[in-house]
Amino acid sequence: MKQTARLSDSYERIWKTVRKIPRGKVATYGGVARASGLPRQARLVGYALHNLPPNFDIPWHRVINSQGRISLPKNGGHHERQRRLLEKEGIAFLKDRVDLKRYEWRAQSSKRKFLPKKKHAHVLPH
DNA sequence: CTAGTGACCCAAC
DNA sequence: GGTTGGGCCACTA
Repeated sequence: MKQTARLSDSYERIWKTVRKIPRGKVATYGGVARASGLPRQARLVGYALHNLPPNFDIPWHRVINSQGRISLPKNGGHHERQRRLLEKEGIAFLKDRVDLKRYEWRAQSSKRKFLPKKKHAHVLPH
């Protein structure tokens, strides 16, 4: 059964990383991207989670944005569901936001592969 | 091929 | 605190 079976290698890397996020912790989209060897591709992480296969066993709710907020729109019910799942794991919300300093999970420094592009930014002082 | 969109991010106002 | 604009990449029409 191959049905649209060309889920990219990137998706699998991302899902694999998300499964490592421990209970009671959260990770940002960008953080998951980095931990997956895909720096600067936070958007892809959101895409990968949005397109999860049905009945997929993965702690998707532990991924939030860099502001410490839930990225799902509030008008679908998913937003509240994610929040409830997190609170059930002991994560506290303060005004729709969690304290990343306290709850953010960091992957054990996987040597960052490569940094694509980035154009030129000579912000360096001299 | 181009243009628009998206569970994103960051620096600058 | 808030908004704007650029950058990213995969996907769709």
